[in-house]
Amino acid sequence: MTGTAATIGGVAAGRTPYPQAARQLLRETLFAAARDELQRRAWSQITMADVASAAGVSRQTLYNEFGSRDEFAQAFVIHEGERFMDGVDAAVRAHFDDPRAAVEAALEAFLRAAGEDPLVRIVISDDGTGGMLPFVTTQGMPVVQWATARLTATIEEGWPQAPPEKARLLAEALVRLAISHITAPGEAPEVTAAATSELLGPFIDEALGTAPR
Amino acid sequence: MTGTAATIGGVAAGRTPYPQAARQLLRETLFAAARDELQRRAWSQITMADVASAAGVSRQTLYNEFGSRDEFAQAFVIHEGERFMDGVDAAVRAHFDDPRAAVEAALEAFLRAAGEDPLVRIVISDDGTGGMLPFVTTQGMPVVQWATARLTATIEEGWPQAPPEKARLLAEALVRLAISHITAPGEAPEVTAAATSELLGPFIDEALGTAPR
DNA sequence: TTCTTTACAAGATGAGCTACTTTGTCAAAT
DNA sequence: ATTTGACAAAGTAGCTCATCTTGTAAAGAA
Repeated sequence: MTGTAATIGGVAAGRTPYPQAARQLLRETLFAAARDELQRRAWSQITMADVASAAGVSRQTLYNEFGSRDEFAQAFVIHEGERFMDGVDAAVRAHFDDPRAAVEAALEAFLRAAGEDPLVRIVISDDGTGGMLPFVTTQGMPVVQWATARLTATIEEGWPQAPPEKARLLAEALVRLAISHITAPGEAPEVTAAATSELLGPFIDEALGTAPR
Repeated sequence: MTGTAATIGGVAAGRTPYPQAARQLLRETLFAAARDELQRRAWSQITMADVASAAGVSRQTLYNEFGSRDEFAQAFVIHEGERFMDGVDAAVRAHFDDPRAAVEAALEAFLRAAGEDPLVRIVISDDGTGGMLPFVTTQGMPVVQWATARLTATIEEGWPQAPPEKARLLAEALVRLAISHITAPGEAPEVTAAATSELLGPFIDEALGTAPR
């Protein structure tokens, strides 16, 4: 995201320039197409041509936007992550007055939503080569870094007095624990969320301050 | 582990009865054989017959001890974990007077040892079906639970006044974070360990008490 | 422009087949 | 308790050929 541009090529601020908007629309369409296809077959069974045609776009356009199959898969995983991060964001914002409750609500929302999502289940249970699981585990750093950055931003927005480094620390730990609990679930979401909130509570109090903004 | 038995079938306490000892020896030998084989081929290329013969044992004996190939792999992963948990234990014990330092040293020891271990590297980089990676990630609960139990025991030994539930909470989080940082490494071990220690520090102070035993 | 179409080489994958191997379980022998 | 030999069922390996897919490039259309 390039933030809110002032003026680009004479375009008024606030309105998204056409090229960006078109590109965004293209990506969204391609992701939606891939999502549809994944309801039926596994990722290894879906070709780039399938995705392109399901999106009503030529295969070449797909390759122009994403350099390779893996790159698309990586971007797709992160895009799906957006869906969940929206829920996480909302949960945090609903508790800007109580950081411990914010963490608990956010984690529970994520674990519940992701745990029930059919697409996530497919990705998690798909262990074979060619699946998308590696992008969440062994090659999961892009996802971790992206999710950490987004969560850090939300935390800093709600608790601007918090030291940035501590916000990042908390965010990354939450992201890694969330991924861990999705790939290898132990207790029910609410139990895990409550326990994690209790664990991180003392740090949260110290870093975000017991007093709200 | 059955702890220290009092008297079993007339055998004096303290001495391990032969059957247990033999069984233990058998398992160790089989694990060592598997470890040797894994230096050369991937797990999917190694047959149960390979393991058995490398251990100088019949294939049937292997099947008598471990019901199936997957069961053996699972047990093997945990057995390898023992090696690292020994180091973790030692690191914790060296800092019974300073719980924060204990956590930092333990995590750093683990990340360093596991990160440099050739066997771990193989397991992590092996994404194909038939590998051992699932036993650490998607089917990793047995490992998580075992490691959590062991670490919990060590913590309770060093800080007996700590509430058992809090010790368990801390242990499981450390285990999950450790696995996460092994499968998807971010910073160097010492950085990760220091950051995690800072994150969990406040909880540690509260749960294990600032005052040593 | 930007997207589509068409074409292409290199590599991967699938079908179809056979032969062999491996897994997991027996009962008998040591 | 361990080994041996045997077994069915399932899986894999090798093989061939045809087809498909990936990734890239250039030419054409909106």
